[in-house]
Amino acid sequence: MNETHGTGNGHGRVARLEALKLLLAEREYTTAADLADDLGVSLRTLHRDLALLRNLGVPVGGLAGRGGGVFLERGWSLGRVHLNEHEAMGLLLSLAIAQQTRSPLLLDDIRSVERKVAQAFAPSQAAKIRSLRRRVLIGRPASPNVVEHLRPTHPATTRPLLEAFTSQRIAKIRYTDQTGAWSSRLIEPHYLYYSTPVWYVLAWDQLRDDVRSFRIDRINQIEVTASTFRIRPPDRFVSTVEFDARPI
Amino acid sequence: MNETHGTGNGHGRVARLEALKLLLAEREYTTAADLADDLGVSLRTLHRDLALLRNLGVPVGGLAGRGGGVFLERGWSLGRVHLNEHEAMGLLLSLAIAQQTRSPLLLDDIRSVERKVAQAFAPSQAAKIRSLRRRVLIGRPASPNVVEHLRPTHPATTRPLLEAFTSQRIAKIRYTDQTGAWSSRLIEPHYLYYSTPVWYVLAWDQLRDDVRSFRIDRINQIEVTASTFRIRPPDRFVSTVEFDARPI
DNA sequence: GAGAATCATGTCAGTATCTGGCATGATTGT
DNA sequence: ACAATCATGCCAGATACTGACATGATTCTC
Repeated sequence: MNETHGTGNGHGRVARLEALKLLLAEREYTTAADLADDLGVSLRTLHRDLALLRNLGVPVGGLAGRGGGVFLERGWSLGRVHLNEHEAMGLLLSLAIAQQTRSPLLLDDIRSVERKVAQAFAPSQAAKIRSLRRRVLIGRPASPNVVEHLRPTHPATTRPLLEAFTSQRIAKIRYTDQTGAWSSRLIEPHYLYYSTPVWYVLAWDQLRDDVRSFRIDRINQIEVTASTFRIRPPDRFVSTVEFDARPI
Repeated sequence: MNETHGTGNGHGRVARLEALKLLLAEREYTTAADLADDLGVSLRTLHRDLALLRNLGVPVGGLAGRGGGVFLERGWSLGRVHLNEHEAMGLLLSLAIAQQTRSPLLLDDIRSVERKVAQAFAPSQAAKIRSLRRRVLIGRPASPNVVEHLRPTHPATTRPLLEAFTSQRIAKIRYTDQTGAWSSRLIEPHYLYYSTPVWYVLAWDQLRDDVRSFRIDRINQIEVTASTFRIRPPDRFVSTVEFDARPI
């Protein structure tokens, strides 16, 4: 029903409430209508959510009347900040991308930030994050030519793809190549390669029994199978992209 | 923080999850069966709740086998990462840049990461960070033409400029325009504008008594004065850059 | 190694709960 | 007086939550 609206993770009411807390904390001041819009729910539902938060003890204040709004009573702060796997990856990825722009101002000591952030993860998560990091490569920005012919991607394909990637599952895809011809593939998604703003998946094509790379915006259909795959040696994959690509 | 009512507060999954968090926090160690019993739900539901918490980023650990159990991982929060002002800004900036690439995959929930990270700063610093954030705008990547004529910048100029920007000090600069002619200016650096990989400063030019924008790599010399300035209304500044620029 | 304890995940049908739309009241600034 | 806003009630339909049962995986004990 609602669009994907980057506002917060996943689905379900719980996640939405979490997002709502963050929105309230972030903005000094908003109106209920704004919040409802940001969260992609009706005004009625938003008010219900506010009521629920109050019920849980979050001091949400409201002022009626013109110029009114909703806000957090001051002196309230969120406790610890927790990131899930995807968020953690997104964070590290952002840092890597920013670093790649080699901006002079503000970003020159991103390396140290990166290290600090990476160390902030709990040992148990760290292992998983580390292994995923190695499998995400970033390269140079894509050429204008490539960017121009970029197609929009849909969560309906990206989400399963990510799922297959992170949990090392074999995926069955339908892919359209440059010429417009399409084919069915059975792939092991080993690496993700990012060339702003284009994502590729470097995979082992089981039918062709060889390494193949796919632009994810050209993947039409995807189905994640139940069977998993083992990581193969990286060389073959990495050598298919520009040599200066580096893991995040 | 919360808990206006006891842990066992009535209805709804949200309340139960809150209770579950508390239970996990207060017990060093428990089994899923125990928790399910305490919360009055089936074991299956309890596991679903745990999965949900993990999805939200709460580091719930589990150990299978005899003597195993579930528990909260310690020491995971980003709140323990200590960043200085510049690093903090760099971090937020990185997220903003990444978000601006509008890439799908991994980055689609960058928004929520941004909010969480912004929240991770201590309340005392939060205010300052927030106000700085509003004064950094990011736009589209610069055209190849602009990038080509980019000059290297030196810490000798960027550092004082940042200093003037963050502490709202008036700066005296020598600036070289497109034609190669240079001039002296007395500026109030109100906004920074980033068009990858080029930085601009949007300032009030005191000698011309008007808004002017300066490409940072064209600033030859800079001297930070002792006098500070008051923030002026944003409209004039923001309207000098592309309309879709947004604060980080 | 066999067996038991425990975490983790899949499936399914019934139902509790959530959602959007609409209506109403209350409060406040212009 | 009017418009903006918060706050709540009600209702029908859609959603997702729940428990029961089954299975797999891991780890400890004997």
